[in-house]
Amino acid sequence: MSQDNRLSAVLHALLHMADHAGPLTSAELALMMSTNPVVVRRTMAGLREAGLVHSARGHGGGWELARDLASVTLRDIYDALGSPRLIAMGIPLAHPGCLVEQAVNHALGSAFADAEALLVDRLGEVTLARLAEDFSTRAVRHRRHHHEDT
Amino acid sequence: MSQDNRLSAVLHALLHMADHAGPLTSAELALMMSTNPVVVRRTMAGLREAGLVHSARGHGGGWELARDLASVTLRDIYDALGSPRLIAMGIPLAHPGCLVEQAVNHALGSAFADAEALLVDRLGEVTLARLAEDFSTRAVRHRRHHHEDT
DNA sequence: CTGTAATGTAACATCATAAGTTACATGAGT
DNA sequence: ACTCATGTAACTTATGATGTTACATTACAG
Repeated sequence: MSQDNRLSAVLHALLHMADHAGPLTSAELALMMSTNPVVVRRTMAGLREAGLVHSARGHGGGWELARDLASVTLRDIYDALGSPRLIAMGIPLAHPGCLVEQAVNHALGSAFADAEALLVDRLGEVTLARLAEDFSTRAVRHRRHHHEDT
Repeated sequence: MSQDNRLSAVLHALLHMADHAGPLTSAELALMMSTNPVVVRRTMAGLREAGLVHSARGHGGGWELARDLASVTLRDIYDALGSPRLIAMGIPLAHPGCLVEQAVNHALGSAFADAEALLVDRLGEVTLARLAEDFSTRAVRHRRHHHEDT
């Protein structure tokens, strides 16, 4: 299965946007994320439609955050991406009348649903502000270590 | 992302084997699971190596359960399949030095790890015997409804 | 001992989906 | 006008599960 890295990529982009004054272009974000400007636009499109970011064309254009960091959770971003599949395993419905299949799918389905619910709840508990804070902490620690070395 | 249905498919096969006297051939299992005999062998290979099932070649050969239903959990089966990926999203390591990436990957990584742990624990709590019991309950209910109709 | 039924496995084809790429239209500022 | 940017369609590539073909191997029946 090819994994989906969009959520991670978008978060990376958003934090860089938060840490930068003025708009960032798709090309700049693509460099930070080791990807392609078109992929950036395609992925950010959902966030724009959800009102999480704003994009401007032409000279001086690019992407900017449209909402306060504290008001956006990772779940908002996940939903803006179209709520892509989180669980890699599925439960096929080859024989809807087969009682064995029903028993198996019920057991697996509820376990998968619970794990997915846990994950979505977890995403809902984390705001972009919290992530930015964590980033700042790491930056401070990083600078301190750098000073120790010199 | 193409989803992975092996766990569901294998459970389906094992319950049918439990409900059937004598070995079942790959061809018979493939019919029940709407798939291909070679796919059945390929998928069951891990279970054989793990000692969960036994296979015999030649006349009268096929697949049989090698252990008591109560002694096998869904997690044993999941592990025998090679513990395939459960979470569909990944966390790329494009820039290991980027502190933004570290903060994002830490938040997502721990959420994903927790969801995966929950799911694996859930699988470990369910035995094949429990599934077979659930199947029997459904079968009884099914027969009763059928009688009511007639 | 030959024929048949089964697994074991390699090799290749197919399919689905995220990601990468090219091309071009559109809009905004200089 | 020119240039810089997004918006988007269309196509290609990469990856992994699944499907298929082919053939070797093994076990039993006659």
